[in-house]
Amino acid sequence: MTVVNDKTYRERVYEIVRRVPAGKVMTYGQIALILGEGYTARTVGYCMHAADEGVPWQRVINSQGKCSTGKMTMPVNLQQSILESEGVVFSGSGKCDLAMYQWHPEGYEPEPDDQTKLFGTD
DNA sequence: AACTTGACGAGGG
DNA sequence: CCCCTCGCCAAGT
Repeated sequence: MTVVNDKTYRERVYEIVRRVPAGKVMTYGQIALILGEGYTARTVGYCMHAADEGVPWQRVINSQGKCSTGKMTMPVNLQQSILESEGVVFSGSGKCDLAMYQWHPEGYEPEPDDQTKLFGTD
């Protein structure tokens, strides 16, 4: 099964991230599972650090419900601040309740049999 | 072409 | 809760 990639590896990640509404978040691993094949949480994170404008990178956090941007290009507290301004509430240890804020995109399922069912034919 | 570097995640201590 | 180890895979050197 050969999947023809019009978009780059990274853009597939961005397509999903762009759909995350304000006040909601997704995790790196969640996105990796959705894309399946060749994608891991690690590579999703790698794609995010180079996200273009228009990609709400701040809405992607780790599976513990915390921001992981520290020491790279963006301070953790800044990412958290942005999310808080979007309505996400963090507890004292900088953690948010994923059960409450994690967004589950509709139409996307882990390892789909037929990729044409994802968004219909674009 | 080989080696290193991560915005990760699960598991164990 | 904090720390470490290992597996994962694209990108940059």
